[in-house]
Parts: sequence; C-alpha cells; structure tokens
Amino acid sequence: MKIATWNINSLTVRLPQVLDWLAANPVDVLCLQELKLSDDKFPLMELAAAGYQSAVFGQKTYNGVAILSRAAARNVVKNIEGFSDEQSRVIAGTLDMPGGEVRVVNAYFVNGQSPGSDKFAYKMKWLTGLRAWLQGELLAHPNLVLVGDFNITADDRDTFDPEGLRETIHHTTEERLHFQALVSLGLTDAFRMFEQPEKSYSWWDYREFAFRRNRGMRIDYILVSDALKPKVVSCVIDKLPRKNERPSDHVPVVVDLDLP
DNA sequence: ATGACGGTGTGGCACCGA
Repeated sequence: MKIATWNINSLTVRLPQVLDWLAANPVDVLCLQELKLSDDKFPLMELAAAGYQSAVFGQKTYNGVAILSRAAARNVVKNIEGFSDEQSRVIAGTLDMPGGEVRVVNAYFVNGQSPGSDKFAYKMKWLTGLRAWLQGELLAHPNLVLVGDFNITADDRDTFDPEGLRETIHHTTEERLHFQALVSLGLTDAFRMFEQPEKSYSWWDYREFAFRRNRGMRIDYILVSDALKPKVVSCVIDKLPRKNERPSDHVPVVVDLDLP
C-alpha cells in the first residue's frame, strides 16, 4: 500500500501535474495540501476519471486539504476535533485495505511567519491542539499515518543552512520540540527509518535558483504509528515534479507499507 | 535587503507563503 503527500500550491494550476504524477505513480492514497480552492471548485470528476475518490476540505485562496484514494475514505473528519479553527488545514479518513484499516491524517501545518508574531502564536496553539487530538486518534486507530506539510525542519539535517537559519521560522527550538512531542505519541518519521542521500529536501524556494542549488528544506513528512512501523518497506522523496513547468515549490513524499 | 518567485484576489498592487 502506497501513501503519498504533496503540497501542490493551488490545485487549479497543478491539476494536470497531479494527474500526470498519478498516472506515473499509481499510489493507493494521495494527500494534497494548499488546494487554494473552495469545495465547489474541486475537480471531483477529473480525479474520478483517473480512478480516485476524493474527501475534500477546501478553502478559497488559502489552505485546503484533500485525501484521494482508490476506494472512498470513511469516517471523514475535518480539522482538529476540540480545536476551533477558521482555516481548512486537516482532513482525516479511514481506508479499508484487505490487510486491515489505516487511519490517514492529512495536515497542512501553520507556517508561523516568524517567532514572536501572532501567526507563530497560532502555530504553537494549533500544534498543541493537533497533538491532543492525535493522542485519542492513535488509541482509536492503532494503524495511523500522519502526513503533510509540517512547516518544521525536524533537525539540522533537514535544512540547507542549519547555522544561518538557527532559531528562524521552521527552525526554532519551540517548533522542533513540538515535532518531537508528536513523535513521543508513538509516531516515527518513515523517511529516517532508511539510509537517505544527504541534503534530501522536499521544498525549495522559487527564488534564487534554490532548486538548482539544492537550497531547500525537508518540511513534508510521513509519520507512522508504532503498529505500522514494522510494515514500512520504503519512504522516498520524488524530486522529479520540481523540474516541471510551473512546478509546486513542494514535491511528493511516498511511503510503501507492507499491507495487502 | 523591507529583495528575489509565484498564487490569489476584483487587482493596476497587496498579501501570503517558507
């Protein structure tokens, strides 16, 4: 069973690239972030024609998340239960596989702008809310994956300039402690379960030829629960779509689980 | 460097992202 996550930075612009990518990478589940469109503008039909059902939590202009899957997700939850949020950042659903059910939580974490800002304070509250909710989700669903754009570099390996960017947004101790707190719930960064190339990133700025110079960050993650950890076969970042015309600034991350 | 690039909105630029 393959599950992918991809921040596509406007599904309106990137739908053809999503369809192309799915044709070349027929994953079971694709979690999207930053749809930047409302539910009524979501291309349900085009994706259904490609063989995917969609659970959608859209928002005009900003945010918006969706879970695409071969068979429709059930028990769909939008946003963090117990945390009031104006923004569409989380969608969760259960997928039934022959080998058992998997709870997929797809999240577009708050950016946070800069430490000390109101947006950073919102990020911290949001992270606390997410963790509290996930604690219960993990009890209810032992087979759980938390995927998405975390907007945090987990450690110094995950950024092109760990010294120069120390304690700046995505690199603060506070954010990294929140990442570790998620791990402490019983979640594992699937990418780091395997030997990986040095300087592996999932996002590169559009400016200053950042992709060509590999000045990026790994901020898109797939975290697996303890029950799923022994089933992880591989986890890779697919950099190819960053070479597309009009690419997203993020690329897909894919996990392969040994679940029939 | 209060920049760069790219997406969205009801725009002629501002705001946001990371």
